[in-house]
Amino acid sequence: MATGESVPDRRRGPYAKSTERRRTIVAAAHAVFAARGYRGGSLQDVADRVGMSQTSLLHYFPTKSDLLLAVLNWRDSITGDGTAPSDPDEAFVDEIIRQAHFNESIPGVIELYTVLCAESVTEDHPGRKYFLERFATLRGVYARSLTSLAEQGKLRSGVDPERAAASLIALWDGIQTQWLLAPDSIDMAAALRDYFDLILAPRP
Amino acid sequence: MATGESVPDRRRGPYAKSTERRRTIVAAAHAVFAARGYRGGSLQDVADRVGMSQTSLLHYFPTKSDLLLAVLNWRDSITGDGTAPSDPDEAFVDEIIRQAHFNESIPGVIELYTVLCAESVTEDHPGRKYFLERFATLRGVYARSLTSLAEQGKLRSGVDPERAAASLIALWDGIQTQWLLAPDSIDMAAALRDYFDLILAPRP
DNA sequence: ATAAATCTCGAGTGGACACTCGAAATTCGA
DNA sequence: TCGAATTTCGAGTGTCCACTCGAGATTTAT
Repeated sequence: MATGESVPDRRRGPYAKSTERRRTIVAAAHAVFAARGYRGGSLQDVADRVGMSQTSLLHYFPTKSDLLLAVLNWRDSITGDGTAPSDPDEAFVDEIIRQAHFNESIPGVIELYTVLCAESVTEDHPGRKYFLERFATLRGVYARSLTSLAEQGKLRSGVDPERAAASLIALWDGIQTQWLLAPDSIDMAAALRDYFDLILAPRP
Repeated sequence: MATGESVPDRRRGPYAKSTERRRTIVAAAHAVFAARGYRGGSLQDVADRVGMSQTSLLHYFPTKSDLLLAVLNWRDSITGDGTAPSDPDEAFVDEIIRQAHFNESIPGVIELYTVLCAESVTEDHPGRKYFLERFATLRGVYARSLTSLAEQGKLRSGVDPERAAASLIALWDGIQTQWLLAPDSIDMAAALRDYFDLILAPRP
């Protein structure tokens, strides 16, 4: 057999403006998927928004689901949720409230998250694995922070950190949906503050 | 002008098996929309499931969005949420826990609700009005029940009925999403029970 | 400079989509 | 029974979809 490293591998890698181009594509895809969902949004929509042909788009992201995964990973890098372990324990609460306030300034990102998350539970959805893992790790991170608070006696007695972690995420996600439909009636940060007032030990 | 009631209006109304036929169509559409969403599901999918031609389906529901609205109204009639004012005030809590338990037996209905609710926030979605109204009335119904509990001194002091109503719905919706993705890790009824334990006045 | 690699895109492919049309089959009131 | 109304459906309309192909334009290492 003459198979060997006879091919010198003359690959040159992406050209200079390539990474920037990918960024604008992901940004456009983000908007399209937020406005129409993954199934409802089309590659043509994305290409039109970037101002390039649909064929060129496919040069950067060979399939639609590749593009979706790029958008989801990009979302992670913005919100960075579940990543920062919130160094001082007390700051856990403040950090979540701060993030909730910040979220009000980026409705598009919230819409993307809400729409794709629910869509991901449907048949053969390429985003399912992402959301499955996100929920699992986020529950773990929050549970650890709540356990830490409990050890300091700062959690109300009877509150289970694991279940409270899931409930906290659920409350947050759910209130985002209501906020998207009726932003003037819903105060996301207040809902989270209320919840922390309930699960934290009362000031003596 | 010779326009008058010269047309005797010989309409005969739907035939005998027509209403039953509509029921099976709505049931099939329910399954399709749950599994693939509104945009992702097709009329052909629904017709195949019923065993009729797509054209015949359109005889009963002239447009896809007509079919969606029929499915949403049918869902209301099953779960009947927001309708029963839960006559005795105390039963409010028990009724929600009971409903949460019952929901575990109808994952398809939960999936439908979760998927369509989030999808409804997207552009030009025919279900948006339905969910907008649902949230508004449900918040009202829950807030009234919680206010009633507060007047009996059964609500923990400091809990605002309006905000707690929105949070309760948010928690419920959010925990359903997590449950759909990881049914073995999530206990929906427990999450709601936990929340009521927090907002109800502690037993003295 | 030049050649190979990357980037771009026009032109398609095959299929799915919601919806229309006209006509046959069926039901039912009289 | 008979005729009109309802129900069924095959065939088609125009549109959009993700994705392919091949070739020209541009960039970059040498």
